[in-house]
Amino acid sequence: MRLAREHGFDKVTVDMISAEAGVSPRTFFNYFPSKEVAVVGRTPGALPPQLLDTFVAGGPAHPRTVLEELTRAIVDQMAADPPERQEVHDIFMLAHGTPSVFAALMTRFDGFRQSLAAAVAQRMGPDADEGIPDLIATVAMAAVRTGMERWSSDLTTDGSDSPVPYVERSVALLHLLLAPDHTSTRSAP
Amino acid sequence: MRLAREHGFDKVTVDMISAEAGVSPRTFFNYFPSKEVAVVGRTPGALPPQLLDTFVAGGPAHPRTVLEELTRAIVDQMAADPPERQEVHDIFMLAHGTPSVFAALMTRFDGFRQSLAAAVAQRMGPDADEGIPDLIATVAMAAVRTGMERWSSDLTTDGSDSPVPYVERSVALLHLLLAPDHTSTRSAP
DNA sequence: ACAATGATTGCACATTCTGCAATTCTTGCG
DNA sequence: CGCAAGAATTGCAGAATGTGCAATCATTGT
Repeated sequence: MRLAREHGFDKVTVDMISAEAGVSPRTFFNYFPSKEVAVVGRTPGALPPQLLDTFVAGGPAHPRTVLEELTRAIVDQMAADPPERQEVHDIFMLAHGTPSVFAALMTRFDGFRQSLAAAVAQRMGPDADEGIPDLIATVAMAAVRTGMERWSSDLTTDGSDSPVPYVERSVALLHLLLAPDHTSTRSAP
Repeated sequence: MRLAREHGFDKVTVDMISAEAGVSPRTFFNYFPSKEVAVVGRTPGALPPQLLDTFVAGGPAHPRTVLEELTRAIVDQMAADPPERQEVHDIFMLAHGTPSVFAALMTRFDGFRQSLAAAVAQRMGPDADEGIPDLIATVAMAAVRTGMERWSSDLTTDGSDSPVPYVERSVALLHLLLAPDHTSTRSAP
């Protein structure tokens, strides 16, 4: 990350990285299949199994309930193990400027999404409408992603540096999106 | 695509492809930055400008309305210029089995998403809650993606080969996701 | 001490991708 | 037709990625 900030991602070679790390280039490839994965690999790739189990144990419920509890699980985990704003910001910056990094990040996010979809499918059982678990997981990830993007690019360093309020706001907006009409175009934060 | 189906994507080299196409390898790279992009590049990357203009002209409205009209625009375009099921199926298959292709496809989708987000932002004006256009575009893409995935992997070749009903169903499920409670766990298709 | 296990490394090699300059192809016009 | 201007194609050189394999080095338990 440091080298990428200093020289630009695609000016950094694996030789440089491994030299700084004090290992051989070959060893680098033993741990990471590419520079891109090395950079985005620290972002969480799934919820902890224990949390997933608890979520699954909730059993079948209305899709809206499942979505709500899923997003709550994500937010809880986020609060328990808060990411560092600077690191997330750097990763997004890098991704927005470097297509290959962006691709790696999207792949990483989708791995997360797939693990969520599997948990939802397991919770709702085989009687759920096909495609519903995928949709719930995808929508939840949409909220997480937009929330994280806003958080990482928000300059106001006002005390708490947690992404939780941002993600929660995305979830709230999500409900507004499909909630019954209110004739208003705006809403309070 | 044919070579990838026959030999597996990562067994196919640019030399093979350019030989079959009757051009030099160098020419291949004049048109595509990579094999991956060559494969996923035929998927639509944005709505036609004319359709976007019409959508933007709708002016500010309740977020739910904007989402509905956005998904309708997407579905309309899909009906007007229907993708070939076999081609989409092949691309998804390839993507699910080859990480680099998957990454390229996600990147492609996100380009689409960004163009949607820009249109939504333009339509809703600067008074919209920040993050709302992004969220709407991301949620719309979630519906499109899950619908397309189900369509491409659906074996029932019953007459009409359009993905439209599948995407529409995803949109309908989307509403169910956040609609007022109904005490039921299932719903009719 | 020493054997066994795992981590690290060097080396060879195929492949991807990029500049740059040369060449070939196309097209419009006198 | 002939030919000049512009565009497309190509070859070449080279940097960098990524993988398989075998050798070496380090660690740990006995």
